[in-house]
Amino acid sequence: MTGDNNNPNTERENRILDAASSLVLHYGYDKTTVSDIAHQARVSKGAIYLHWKSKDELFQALIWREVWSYAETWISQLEAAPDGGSLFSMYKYSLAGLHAHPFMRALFTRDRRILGDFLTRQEAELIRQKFIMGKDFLRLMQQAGALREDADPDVVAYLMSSIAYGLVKVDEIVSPDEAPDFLRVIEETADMLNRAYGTPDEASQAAGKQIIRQVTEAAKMQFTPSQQSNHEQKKE
Amino acid sequence: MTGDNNNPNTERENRILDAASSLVLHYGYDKTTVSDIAHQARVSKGAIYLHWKSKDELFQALIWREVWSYAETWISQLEAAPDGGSLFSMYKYSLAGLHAHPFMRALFTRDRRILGDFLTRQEAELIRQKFIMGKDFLRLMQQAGALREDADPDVVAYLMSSIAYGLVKVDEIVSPDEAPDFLRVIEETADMLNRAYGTPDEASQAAGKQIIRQVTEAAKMQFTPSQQSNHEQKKE
DNA sequence: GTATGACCAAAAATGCATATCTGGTCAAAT
DNA sequence: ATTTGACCAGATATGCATTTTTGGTCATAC
Repeated sequence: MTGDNNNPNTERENRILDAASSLVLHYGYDKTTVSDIAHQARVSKGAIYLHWKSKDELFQALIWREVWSYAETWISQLEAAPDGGSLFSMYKYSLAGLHAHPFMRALFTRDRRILGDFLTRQEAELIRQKFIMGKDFLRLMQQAGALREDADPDVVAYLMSSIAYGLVKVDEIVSPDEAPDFLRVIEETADMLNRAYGTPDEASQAAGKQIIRQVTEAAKMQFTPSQQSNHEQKKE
Repeated sequence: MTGDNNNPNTERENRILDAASSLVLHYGYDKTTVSDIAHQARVSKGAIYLHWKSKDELFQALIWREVWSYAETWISQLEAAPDGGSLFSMYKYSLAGLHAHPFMRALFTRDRRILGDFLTRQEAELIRQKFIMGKDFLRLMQQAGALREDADPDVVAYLMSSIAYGLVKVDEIVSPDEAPDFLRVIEETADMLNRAYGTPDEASQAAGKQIIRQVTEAAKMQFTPSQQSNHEQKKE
């Protein structure tokens, strides 16, 4: 989880981010002070400002780290899974990953209790982008033959965004002993989507995997560490 | 909308509820004062307390009225529609109705801006109940042969709750020019669910309509006007 | 070259006295 | 028998002075 290929942070940075993560998940962004983080990470407050310009940028860095750790689990699960190339296994594993990743979950559902003020700034942007990416993704998938030809990619993308959002949210509302097992529901949902919109043949499976890798690479380009805020470029 | 069969309110009560409805939708429960309502309904404040014990009970009555008006449109649409007995047309028309009914929408999505403090009291109860009702309903449907035998009614109910919730919520987040037409998505969703879980034959269509009527009657029994808060029983 | 924590200004929380608002009542008017 | 609106107590909002907290800095120590 820490020290993956795509984690550009030093060990100490990661310790600080670990502290920030656990505190923010517990107390929320607003109630988590920089001193708290420093204390829990066993560094001085000054040290934190050696790594990031502000609390905001520290949090930004935390978000990227978590997103990456989440994305990497997702990709590696897809690569390993027998149905990894089918259109909606992508969906299945991303949701299953969300289920096990409290921080991503808070991001995904725009949990105000955790993201606090920070949210109001980025607000709907996260979901919006996710939806837009979903549309592009599904269009690619359709070109590659992994999405049924008669399906409207925009509608399917919208539907997928909604289902994912709804599943996570409703799971928070309905008590566990009333609701069926969440992972089973996800599995069932992915199956259903696959039957409705997927193309089952070998070729599309391969095409699917191809696209997923492609999209991941593109995303990596877009969010290189330069976007991250190690304001002192470490080695000048 | 006012004066339906199942609306047990007098004309003046309805005028007051109309006022309350429009004010609450605009300013939210907390910021809507009883005096405001009285003024807009062209009655005195005292008159309002002739009909309901408290602001809370007035609002409770409003909720029931709106729920009924919504439910009645829903039922009548189902009765009229050619696919009215198919399992997921029920879903389609309920969501389409939601789309056109701001108050129900606020209830359904537990919109804090509108429901204010009132929400914290009933909180998750609304969604929970809806989910439980959904489970029972789908079990009945399955017994009657209108839900595919190999489907797990609990999972399907959960899925439907989630999709409905997600669709409405995500529609609020994604800008209209990016999102596909909402009603088209609903139509598509209902179709998909129908293909995945429905039974297409004539007999199940009839059974479906039968069940829907049955459930509606049961619900009417459960929420008779006595539950409503005309605290002075009008005629003793 | 690194790391620290006392220090600072700005912001947020607290306490409190005063003013306003609001749900609910009831004597009086119709 | 109805309906009203002035009236009330409790809740909420406002203004303001004081205290505490917090993000961020930097002279000093290692």
